[in-house]
Amino acid sequence: MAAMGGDQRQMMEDAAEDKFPEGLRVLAVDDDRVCLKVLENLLRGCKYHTTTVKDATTALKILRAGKEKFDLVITNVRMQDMDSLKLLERIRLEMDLPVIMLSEGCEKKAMMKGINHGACDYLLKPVHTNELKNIWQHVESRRNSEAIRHISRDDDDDQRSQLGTATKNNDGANTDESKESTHASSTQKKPKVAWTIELRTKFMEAINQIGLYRATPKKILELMNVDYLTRKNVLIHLQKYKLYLKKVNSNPLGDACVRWNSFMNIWESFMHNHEHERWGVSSGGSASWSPNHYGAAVHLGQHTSTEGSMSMGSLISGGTMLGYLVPQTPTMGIFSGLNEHIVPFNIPSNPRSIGMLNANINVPMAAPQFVYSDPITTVVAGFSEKMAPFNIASKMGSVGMMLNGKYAPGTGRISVAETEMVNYGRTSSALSNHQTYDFVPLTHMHDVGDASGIFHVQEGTVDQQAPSSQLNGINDLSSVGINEDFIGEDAVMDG
DNA sequence: TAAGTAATAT
DNA sequence: AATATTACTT
Repeated sequence: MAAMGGDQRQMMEDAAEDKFPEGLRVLAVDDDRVCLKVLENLLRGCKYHTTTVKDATTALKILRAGKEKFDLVITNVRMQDMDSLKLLERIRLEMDLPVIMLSEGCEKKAMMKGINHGACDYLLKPVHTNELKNIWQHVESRRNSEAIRHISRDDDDDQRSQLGTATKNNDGANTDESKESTHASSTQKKPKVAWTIELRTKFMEAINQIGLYRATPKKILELMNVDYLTRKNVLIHLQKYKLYLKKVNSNPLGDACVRWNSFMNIWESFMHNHEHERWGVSSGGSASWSPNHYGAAVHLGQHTSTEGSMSMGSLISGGTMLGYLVPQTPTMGIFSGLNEHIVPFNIPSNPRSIGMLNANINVPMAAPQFVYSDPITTVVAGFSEKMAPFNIASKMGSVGMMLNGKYAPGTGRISVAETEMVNYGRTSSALSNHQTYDFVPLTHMHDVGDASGIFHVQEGTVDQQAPSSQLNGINDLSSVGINEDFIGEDAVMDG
């Protein structure tokens, strides 16, 4: 076949009309029985291998099952069970099939939509045989461009065989063959990796172990031990993570803030120590809770000298957590996209209560007493994080924060299920001897019994050089700890 | 060969 | 919006 004389070409053109695309495997979808039947007959008339389905859902099921292979899908636009656009979208996302849309009348808008959503052709009812005779072109042209893609791809990575990708991955050399003869099309595209919280956590833990500046994709991958991940997947994520770090590092806004860390899907609270011009982070939120307490509730430890110091994350001066179950105010800041609700608050001096934050959009919560719920929203450097600055007055013990509106009185414990109260009643414990070498240790709070964690950096262990230089100095947040101002003495905590 | 990066594509 | 790819560079 490959060697076809030039003079034959003319002949072939003539013949092609009714000869070549025989056996093209077409899946026809229409919930109108009659139309479907007509379509089927026409397709059969073209000698296509035709399968009919009367709704989009089953169509999708069949395609997903992959038991039968198809070259092309023809679907009616309007259907009961599923918008054909949905179907189109799913097919585009999951498989690699040309889709032809079908409608009656000339609904231009629908047509445009279909085309814009990636339909490769749009036919009007009634369909004529000669239109169907040409549809194989879509299949063919797609194959060609795919072949080109294959050739130009540097398949260097260890693309381990993934679900259903058999044909595609292994046969870089096979393109010619598959193009011309077998048509052994694989319907499944390699799925995108979804970075679930579990994956992110593993990723962070790996980095945590290796150290950010020694962490390379390969090592991370090994530690993560997730079979379907490739080095490239990790590389991409690492890239994103580093970009994220860049953006996260500065908070010009206030003494402290809470914000949604969209990278990790957790809340973080930040505080600033004016004396030293440094920032600390803690992370938390109900979104993630792993065995080593990554993402435990938000808390930073208390400052040693309360005078003029900043701290947040712990309760309230008198040891009494007030009931914050106060009137609902819709005025809290609601932030973009996710479930961000942020209550920025000022804390007056000697407060008995502080503020809280509600991470669940479904459970609107009251602004706490000392909150002014001026919905300050400040966009941070393009990322989806927004911050709510709040000022912490001097002479206060610490700041309390609750999530989800519940806390466990007297226990001081964080119950992940329902309570995200922070450090009830007691103060800090130490996260001892963490070199502030990496970002991660700082965000990695340990829940030590009843107390909250605190960033404790032993004197002399701060290594600000290496990391900042690597991240172009943008990583100050991570390389700088809360220093000796924050004790982390175990003595302070009681168990 | 692995890794970092920025721009761009899907 | 989140990942992937690409095209360079180190």
